[in-house]
Amino acid sequence: MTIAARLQTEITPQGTDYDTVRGVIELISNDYRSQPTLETIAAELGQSPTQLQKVFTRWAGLSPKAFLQAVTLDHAKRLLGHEGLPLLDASFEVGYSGPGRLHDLFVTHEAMSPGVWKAKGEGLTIRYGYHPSPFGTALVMITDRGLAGLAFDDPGERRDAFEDMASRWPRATYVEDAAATAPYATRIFDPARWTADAPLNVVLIGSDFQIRVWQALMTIPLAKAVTYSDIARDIGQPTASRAVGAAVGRNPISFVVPCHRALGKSGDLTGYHWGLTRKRAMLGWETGQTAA
DNA sequence: ACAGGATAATCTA
DNA sequence: TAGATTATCCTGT
Repeated sequence: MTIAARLQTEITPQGTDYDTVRGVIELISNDYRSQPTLETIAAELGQSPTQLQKVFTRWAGLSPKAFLQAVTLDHAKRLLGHEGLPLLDASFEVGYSGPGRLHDLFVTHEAMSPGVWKAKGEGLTIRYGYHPSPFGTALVMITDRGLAGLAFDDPGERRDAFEDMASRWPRATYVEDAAATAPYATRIFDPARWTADAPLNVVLIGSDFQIRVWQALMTIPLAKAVTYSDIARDIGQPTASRAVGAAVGRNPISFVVPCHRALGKSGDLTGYHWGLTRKRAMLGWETGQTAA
């Protein structure tokens, strides 16, 4: 099956594939010590091993076995590429404006003026919509300059995704407009559409420090990872790795600004705003994209 | 307080 | 005395 056809299947409103994947990740994260076999996992989820096989190849282009490996600590360390780490490309510009061509997703980005951030979005109109994605229901937020927010909605979660996002720019005006945001969702989650001739424009709204961190994140290639301290060093504040962690966690454009590619020095995933499980899923999914 | 981490101090076999 | 646990400090919201 081609990538495009696969995406066509998984972007169905049901989104059951991700539910299954999430279940598997949670299971193996909880008792990774006991090295559960595929049969055990399938049984616990009330599915047959063949069914799991199907879901994984459809979702990530990986066999269940390959996927399980992709989600281990071991693999996370490998993503860091301790031998000859390409490190962050020095080409990203520090400061505001200046779109640059970036990796994999072909994103151009600009930073909104600091005033907008300080005014908490005053005078800004943000249109939003909910769309199915490989990682559950995605909440997409756009301004007239481009993509400004991407969040994930988990029905049973502590905090509603919209509320979470809207609290970042509380004085902006919000208008539901799924027709306007739908093309963004399609573009973002379909690797077949990741082409240079149709770049995705994103708008970063945050503090100066945050924007430098987010720009650094965007230079990490697909299926690679760097540590928080790598980023700190790269933006010229080598002792601020903890502040970097906080800034990474405040990234408003999940997935597109690949905050899931920031790991602890030991390879630990350490945290993710939209749930560690989702971070694992993204890294596993990306591994599948490169394998294909 | 923190989604981190380097370094120093202190403990342990 | 090496090697493994704590203590402390740093940084921006």
